[in-house]
Amino acid sequence: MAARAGTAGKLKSTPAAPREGAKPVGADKRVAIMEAALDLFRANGYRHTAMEDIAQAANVAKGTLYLYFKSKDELFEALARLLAARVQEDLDAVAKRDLPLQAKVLAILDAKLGFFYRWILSSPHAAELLAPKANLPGDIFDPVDGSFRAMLSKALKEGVRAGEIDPKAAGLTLDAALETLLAAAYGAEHGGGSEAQFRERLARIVTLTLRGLRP
Amino acid sequence: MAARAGTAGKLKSTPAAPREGAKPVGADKRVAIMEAALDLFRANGYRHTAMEDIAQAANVAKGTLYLYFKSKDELFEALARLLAARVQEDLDAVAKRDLPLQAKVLAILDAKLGFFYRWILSSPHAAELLAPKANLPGDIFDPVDGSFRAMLSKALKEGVRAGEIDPKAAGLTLDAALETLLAAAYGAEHGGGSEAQFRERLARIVTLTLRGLRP
Amino acid sequence: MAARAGTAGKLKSTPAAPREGAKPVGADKRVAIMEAALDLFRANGYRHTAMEDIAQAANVAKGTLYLYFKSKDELFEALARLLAARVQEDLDAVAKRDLPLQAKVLAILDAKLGFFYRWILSSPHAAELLAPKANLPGDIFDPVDGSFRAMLSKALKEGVRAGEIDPKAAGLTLDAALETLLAAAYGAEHGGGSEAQFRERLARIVTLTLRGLRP
Amino acid sequence: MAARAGTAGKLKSTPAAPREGAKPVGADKRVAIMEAALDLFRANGYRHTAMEDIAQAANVAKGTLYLYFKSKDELFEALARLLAARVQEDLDAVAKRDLPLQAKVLAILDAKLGFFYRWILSSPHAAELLAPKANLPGDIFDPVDGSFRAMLSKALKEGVRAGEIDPKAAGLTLDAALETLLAAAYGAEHGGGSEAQFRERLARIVTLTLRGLRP
DNA sequence: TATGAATGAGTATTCATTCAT
DNA sequence: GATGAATGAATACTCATTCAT
Repeated sequence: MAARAGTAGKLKSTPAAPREGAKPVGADKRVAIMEAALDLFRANGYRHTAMEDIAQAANVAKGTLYLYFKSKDELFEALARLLAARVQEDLDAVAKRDLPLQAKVLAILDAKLGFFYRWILSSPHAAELLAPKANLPGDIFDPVDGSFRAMLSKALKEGVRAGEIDPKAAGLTLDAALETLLAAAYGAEHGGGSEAQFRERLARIVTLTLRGLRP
Repeated sequence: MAARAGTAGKLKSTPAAPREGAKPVGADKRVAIMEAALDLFRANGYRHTAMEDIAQAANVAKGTLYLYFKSKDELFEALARLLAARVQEDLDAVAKRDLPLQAKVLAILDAKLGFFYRWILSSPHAAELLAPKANLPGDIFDPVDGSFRAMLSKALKEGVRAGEIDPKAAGLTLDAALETLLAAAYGAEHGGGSEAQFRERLARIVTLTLRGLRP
Repeated sequence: MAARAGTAGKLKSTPAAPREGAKPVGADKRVAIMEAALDLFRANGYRHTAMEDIAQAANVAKGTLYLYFKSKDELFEALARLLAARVQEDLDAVAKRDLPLQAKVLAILDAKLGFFYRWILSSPHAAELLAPKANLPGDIFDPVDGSFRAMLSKALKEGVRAGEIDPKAAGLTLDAALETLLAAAYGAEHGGGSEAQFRERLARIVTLTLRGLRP
Repeated sequence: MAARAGTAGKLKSTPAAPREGAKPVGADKRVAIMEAALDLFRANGYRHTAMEDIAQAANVAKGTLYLYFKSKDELFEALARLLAARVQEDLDAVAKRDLPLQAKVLAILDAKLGFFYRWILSSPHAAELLAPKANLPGDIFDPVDGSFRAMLSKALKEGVRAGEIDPKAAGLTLDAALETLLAAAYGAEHGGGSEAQFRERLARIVTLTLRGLRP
């Protein structure tokens, strides 16, 4: 259901390299740095990852990092931007597929939460990695959040129209139902475990919640 | 339903202070330090709160902190231990009350999650505060988690016996239903807002999930 | 003629230490740091003097420097402030003495220029030391400059009144004569050499210039 | 009186470029670099001017700078050498002119000091620009200083011979008078202001000093 | 010649912790 | 117990210089 579970371990597929076409070397290095950074951030947390460490892991000199990223914060931001882009891609892919209500909702939620889970939340330093996120410019995640919510809303509306669910039966407006579903789904992040366990958890939450919304 | 909303601002009610009886000054100082620390951690986050700041807020010298707590981490751990104790108290209080299924489940969840929300999660630095938590010794929250789960399990079992819910109808074992309910409830933490909004969110999640478990 | 040529090598005589009376240790350390800093600044220039070097020379840890001075710049500023205070002291001393015109003018100029020469200008890095000076808050040197000029002006006026000099004979107003004398005196800084040579140069400039102002 | 005020803005008039005749491009580039460097040094100071900045201003790549100058210091030295050459030219021009004592002395001093004032001293970063100068090999300014002193000495001697001045009357040997005049003249640099103000100051110093040397 | 990507030594500053008083 | 002066390890960032192309 996750569009690109198979490529989850690599960043290269998104060629966000500078001066595209001229020197693939630069692109490779930029990617290498980002990969090293993501690995180390996940392994050691943000503050405990020294630029020096990232440089070594990426096999470049410390100063080279600053050729590609103005600062440690900007490196982190670039990472966030990449992840956001990937989530958006997955959401777009889901939008094109014709799925029954529950599968659609699950796919949407998995596109967003699953991706984060894979990259960030499964790290023991997830919390620290999300802390700087709070300071990131809103334009990184806001658009993704927007389409995410829009898709979810659309799916629920279709479910109502098809008579599959009826928020009023549970005393909720459609918006309230959306927010509740969303919040509950976020809870799937908790509990740790493998990605499969996460997805199982998410699926069950969706199942129960949609059942709770039945007419 | 919130057992002790009125005392939420004080830590003193838990007389876990050492050397009790000899020098109340010491106990007071320990408490003063913890209160100052909790305030500052919530306000500024863990790393951005310097020991110097805590000392000043508690009106003691920096060195004094180390008379009561071996390190900054240990101070944080003591805080966590205190919060855990408070959650346990609330859970015990809920256990004694006779409530219908949904109210009981909600009370149990609120005792645990609500407390954290009040103290930690409502802080803009929640993420950072939970990061060190990951490193805390398991014996702090494990017992609380244990009785928490036990109570929830018991409530659900009674619900099954009373015919109010039937996990099998949703294709789940009782344990799976418990985990799912729990995970979904955790999701209430997300979304920010006031404590009232948090509780509203939690209530809705419980409502939907229990509805989803109906026979 | 130089009020305190004998104490030129020590800063201690100005007890600008903090928390005076409580712990002379702190005062000593502050002075030790300033002495070390002045020595190193003179020897190696501002930028090439690392805080680490100053700390070692003062026999304290690097962090200790920051207990007494907020930053390298502030340390430099404190030094400047001290020097300015010392010049002011010397000027005040000269003001109390009753001297013939030429001696008076020379004493005034020596109080200001001589002091700088001793401390700063005789360093091979004089220029670099004066560069940051440009960024210092005006309130450090402005008052000193003010009384310096005022004293010089007063001395010249008395000379005019006594018929010893007559700026008009050289086609100058008294103010123009003052500025010219002052500028010429500054020239004594150039040429290097010992302090004695500097003073000899200054004396000759004063002699010639005052002769040039004779009626 | 300023020999070449009109050409003050350009360095090209001194064809000291290497590889002359083969590739004027090279010469042009060398000149372009020096012009860019002088501009930036004056505007931002020595240390705050990055080689990268110079390269950009000169429209060449950073590495190209090192084809023409071994190091940043050597670039600065080349600049100094050029300025020294220009002063020498001006001095030579003055030597050929037949002028009365005071005008001659002023012209000589202006040739040297005025030139520096125009290029260096009038910069807010003068102090910093003169700091590296201290480390410059003596052969750059020593010859200029030599002929400068020689010319001044010759002028004074003629003044003595003509009965216009008499150092002995002021208790000085001719050499001492020379040194004193020279030092006083240097003082004209201080006080900032426009070039006109500088020249006014210099003229007054010369006037007063020569008056002081009258029989 | 010319380029510009890559290098890495150099440095100010913070803050948890210690310990003499 | 209480203090707070002293410590020093840890770390992001700059920029002159090199060198493969």
